[in-house]
Amino acid sequence: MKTPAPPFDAATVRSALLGWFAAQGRDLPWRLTGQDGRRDPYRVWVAEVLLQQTQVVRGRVYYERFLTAFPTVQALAAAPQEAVLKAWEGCGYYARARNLHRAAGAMTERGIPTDYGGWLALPGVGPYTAAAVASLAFGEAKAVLDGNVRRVLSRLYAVSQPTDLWAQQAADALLDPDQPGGWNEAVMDLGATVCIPKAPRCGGCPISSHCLAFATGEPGRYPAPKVRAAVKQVRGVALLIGSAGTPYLEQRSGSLLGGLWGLPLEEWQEDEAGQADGAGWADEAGQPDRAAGPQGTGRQAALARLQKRLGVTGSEFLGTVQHTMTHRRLSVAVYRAAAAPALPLTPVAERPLSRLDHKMLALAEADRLQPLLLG
DNA sequence: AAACCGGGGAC
DNA sequence: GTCCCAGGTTT
Repeated sequence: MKTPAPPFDAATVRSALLGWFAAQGRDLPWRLTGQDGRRDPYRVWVAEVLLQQTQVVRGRVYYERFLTAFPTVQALAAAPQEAVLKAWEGCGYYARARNLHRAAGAMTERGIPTDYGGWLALPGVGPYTAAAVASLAFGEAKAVLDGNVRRVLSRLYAVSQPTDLWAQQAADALLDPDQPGGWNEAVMDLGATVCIPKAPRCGGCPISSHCLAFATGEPGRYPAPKVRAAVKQVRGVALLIGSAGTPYLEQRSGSLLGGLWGLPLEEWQEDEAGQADGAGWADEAGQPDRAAGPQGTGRQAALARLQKRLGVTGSEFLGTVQHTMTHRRLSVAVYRAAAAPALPLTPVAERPLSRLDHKMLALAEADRLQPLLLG
């Protein structure tokens, strides 16, 4: 899949796309330039990390929130990680926030990098983000390769399954070295608003006359869809102790929602049902079995593990929460237990929580309000 | 190279 | 339901 000789004149394509961008480009908050005509690298960096796998329309709200909380790299570095995660709450891929915080610490010690290689060395900064900051804030001639650019190039050259190497070489070859920042933004804007994944709007495309996929008559067939891993079904039990506004919370660790807080949660497997040898089951004798059968017993076992770990007894079933996280589908049964003196209760507003935990708390809130609604 | 990591928009 | 999003890190 060698990059074919361009079926077009690069200068003509650049001129057409940059002209379109000047007239039709999006007006976005992170494109604001200072009085010197330059952009604040910190603000560019935050925006680029925020927009990793996050659509622009959604990113705007988080951008304002995050910049208000941490206007400078010094402010970000000085904050506790928990405050950074709180500002990121709900945005997903929380390693991004943890890496932003770590990188800010490195920058206050060693200074802000001024070139591609320096940025690439920071945690959470890969080839895309390093190229974006280098070109947009420092004018370095580095071509970005994101989902938009990949799709535009796939169509422009009619390459159905572009590899990373091919796409990067094609992007490098097309980059306008005289205005790399503007060129990078122009290609991404085209991909986001015209050269969109399904039903591309070729009628409004400034370079369709140069596009090999357009010439085939079926540009929407490029690029071929990615093969994705199967979604895993995960089942769990969670316990609400205290109130929905001030529950007992635990801090999660590991790669999944690491650093965030949430209700105590215990997973259970489909195949553990009915195979227990009796250990830990004694407490279950008096429990009403709301979900009879193999699944019910697995769930009850997980609930018993939770109760034992936290030293609470008795529980009331509140309901089940469904939550999808791209690669897995969670189904969590939520129970309420009486407060135990040894367990500290924390206002939800003081901790970063995932959407999953907010859903579980909303369940408890609805349960509390139900008598009022019925009355 | 493939899996993993959130959450939501558009269809 | 599907696919994808201004990707990066880990295995």
